[in-house]
Amino acid sequence: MKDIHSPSEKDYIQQLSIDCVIFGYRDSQLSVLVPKLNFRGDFWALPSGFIYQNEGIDEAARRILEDRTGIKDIYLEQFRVFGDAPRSNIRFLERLIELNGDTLGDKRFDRKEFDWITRRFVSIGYYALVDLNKVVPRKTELDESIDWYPVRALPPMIMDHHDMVKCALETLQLNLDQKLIAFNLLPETFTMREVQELYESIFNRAFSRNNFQKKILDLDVLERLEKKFTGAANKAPFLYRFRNEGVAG
Amino acid sequence: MKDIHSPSEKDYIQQLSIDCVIFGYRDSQLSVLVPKLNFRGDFWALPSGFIYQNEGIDEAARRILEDRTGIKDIYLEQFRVFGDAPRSNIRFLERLIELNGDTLGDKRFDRKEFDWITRRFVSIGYYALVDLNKVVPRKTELDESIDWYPVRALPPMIMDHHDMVKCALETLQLNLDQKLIAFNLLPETFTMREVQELYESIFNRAFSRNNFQKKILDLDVLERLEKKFTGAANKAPFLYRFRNEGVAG
DNA sequence: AATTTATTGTCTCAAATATAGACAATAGTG
DNA sequence: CACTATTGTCTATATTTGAGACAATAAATT
Repeated sequence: MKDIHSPSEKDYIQQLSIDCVIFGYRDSQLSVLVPKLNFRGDFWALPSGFIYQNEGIDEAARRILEDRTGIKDIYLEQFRVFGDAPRSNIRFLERLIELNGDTLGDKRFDRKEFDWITRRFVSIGYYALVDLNKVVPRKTELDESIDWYPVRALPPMIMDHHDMVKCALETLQLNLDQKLIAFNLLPETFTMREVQELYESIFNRAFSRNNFQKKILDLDVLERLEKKFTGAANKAPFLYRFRNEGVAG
Repeated sequence: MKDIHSPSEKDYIQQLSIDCVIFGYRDSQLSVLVPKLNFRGDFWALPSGFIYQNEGIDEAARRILEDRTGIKDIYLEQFRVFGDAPRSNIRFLERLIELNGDTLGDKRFDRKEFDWITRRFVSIGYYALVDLNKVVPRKTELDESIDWYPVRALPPMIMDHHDMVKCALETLQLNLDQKLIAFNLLPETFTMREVQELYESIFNRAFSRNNFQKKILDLDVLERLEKKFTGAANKAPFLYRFRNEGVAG
């Protein structure tokens, strides 16, 4: 296994990176997974990394996500390339050096890595949507912490990472109906209300209950199971499950 | 100006390229612009090139297209990144060397450039749709010829360039309504029938005349002008023009 | 000048879809 | 056993979509 903290320039494709926008869902709330970098000063940045020479970009995106967050076996998809000319880390790095200049000699962030990072980068954006309950992000040495932030209350992030989240969210909204199954974010069985709350948090607006149910059932991907008795003083809702046919990867 | 034929490794971003799928339209026929490489043997490849260090990727795509074809001032858009691991030029190059080994010492394609090209590449796909009448592709030294091929009768192309065209066409179909104005492919003024024939060639199917007109007019981007007297023995159709408001780049 | 021909602009009508309101069904509660 | 909160579904109405019909008309033909 390679050590992600001291990348050899030979092993990675130069000046090309991958950034991941991981949407997490729980309790009708849509969040984004954002690590805080392990330096003095407040620096947040999307989970990102580089591509090995013998590795496909989709493959790289999956590995990077697992390396940086411990999340694996989820459906990731590219949504856009970010490659404007002034897109480099320089301003961000200047401030980082200003605040951390005295400790930058150590193995974790030596001069060589500086050359690597200060160069101009083109980045491929990948996004995913996961069940926040099922996923426990694991922080790495690179990060001070890693947390879920509500999508409409993100911390300040470096470079164009805010634009990336915005762009990823638009793509998510556009493709949600088709991707509903692919993203394994709902529990094994769930109620229609849970699906609706998921949609409402992603679109940030209300849907009418009766028509929403019809629309989702018309997608023809759900299977109705027995009822769910919650103990609440009302009619028990049906449970549903994704019909598993032709969902091969 | 840089000489595109002898790229310095310092000037370009390494292992990252741009491929352009240029759709051309004329006489109800959708074509793709494909250069034939200037070597013995039949090698076709989409117009492609590399990204300068101080250049945004959209900017690079426009420059590459102009360098390779002479086409400029058109609306280009990225549609996907192609970056599978086995995506290199090696097999293609082996055959090229086999057929051209004796002439490969010249300035146009020396050993240094070989190193450049045999490496593994990630490529950003850009696409555009242009009026084939308004655009005169100009071939460069790199190419034996450059021609328009009907989209459903393309020459054999290297690597995954066929997949690229397929993917670009799907993106084009998905976004045509929104992009109708952006692509400046119709003449200054045009009839509804011309718009319909354009759509039919892109979707490869017929649309019903009455409803097509309604749909297009409902897009609310056209302005009706005077009639067009063609000399044909029938009712003269109206001419239309794109309303120019808020089409700023 | 009247007739014919090919094509266009628009109308209508039906089918499909979307949107909103209404209401009975029911799992618990007091 | 009424009461409450929520669910499943039905119906009625609007909106969009799809297909046919037909009058309007520019030129060619009689």
